[in-house]
Amino acid sequence: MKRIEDEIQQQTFTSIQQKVVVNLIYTSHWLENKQQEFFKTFGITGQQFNILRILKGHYPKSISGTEIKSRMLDRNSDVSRLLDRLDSKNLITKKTCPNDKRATDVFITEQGIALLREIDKFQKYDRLLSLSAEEANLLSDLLDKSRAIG
Amino acid sequence: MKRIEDEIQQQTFTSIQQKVVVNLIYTSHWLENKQQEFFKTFGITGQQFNILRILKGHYPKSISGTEIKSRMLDRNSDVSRLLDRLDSKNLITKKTCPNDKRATDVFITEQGIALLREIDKFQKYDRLLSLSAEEANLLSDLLDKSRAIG
DNA sequence: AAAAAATACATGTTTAAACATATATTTTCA
DNA sequence: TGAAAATATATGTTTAAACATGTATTTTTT
Repeated sequence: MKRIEDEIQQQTFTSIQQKVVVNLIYTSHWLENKQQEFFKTFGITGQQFNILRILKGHYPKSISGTEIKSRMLDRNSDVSRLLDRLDSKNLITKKTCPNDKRATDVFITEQGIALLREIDKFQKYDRLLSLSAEEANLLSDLLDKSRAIG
Repeated sequence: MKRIEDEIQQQTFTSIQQKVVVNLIYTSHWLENKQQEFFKTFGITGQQFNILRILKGHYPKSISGTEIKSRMLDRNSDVSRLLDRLDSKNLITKKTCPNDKRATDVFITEQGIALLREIDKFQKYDRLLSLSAEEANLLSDLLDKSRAIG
């Protein structure tokens, strides 16, 4: 196991809290790079997968752009243009919401569902991080706690 | 405290391991957005700060671009052009390494050191995450463990 | 020593993120 | 009701990340 000190070749930190900030960002990038590499073989990006996953959770019903944004892992996402890219790949469809003409109803297509199914066959979220169920639970709790207040 | 299920409005996951992947990426983006907002008031980005921090650790000695890259939190960084941007802000200087003319010796300037000192005055890494020292240690250990194998 | 391989970095191009602003529609409220 | 505010999304522009390729130099190999 390679500790963060060795990964970035920095042996001291001004505080353990600083160290954990660095470690959290480093580990997330490491994880996202692994994911990105995987998704690339399916012609999509991590952000695009994120949206498809959200849409699948509502399938076959639609969901608006704003609702998608509020569920994204990165809240700064440019949802409009991400949806355009998914649309041009025929993985989603959009239509103006009849009840509120400002809003857009977004649906995942059969093709989108099929892609997710294909991805699920290969993706093993269970093996992306080398943690037991207990450790994963503990880590998730600590992450929740990290965001409290601030 | 808002748990990840509520943050992204998804109540179930296919496994605790999937949940922790989502939580890790979400929390890191949340943290990076907070950092970015802070650094913006000093006219630099998080990546640029990362490089300055690395250079400060070697001050007043130089370090090569390759060495910087190997210490970055995001290994995919475009170090060449990040250094260009820091150079144009006079926060670093570069010169060709005399022993190896392919390489570049990169130094942080007095101005760069001054900026870091200014940032340190305001930055409270200790308060970015709401964790005790014990919890921070535990979290850091779990993150190290998460990356094992790979 | 010369050719091949590796290394360090720069640069061109495509794609996406970041930020601000615009437009259309709906809601609020004076 | 009608003006002001809020909402949902689209779009223009700047900046940075992603990916591939190029160039000079050094190291390795034969």
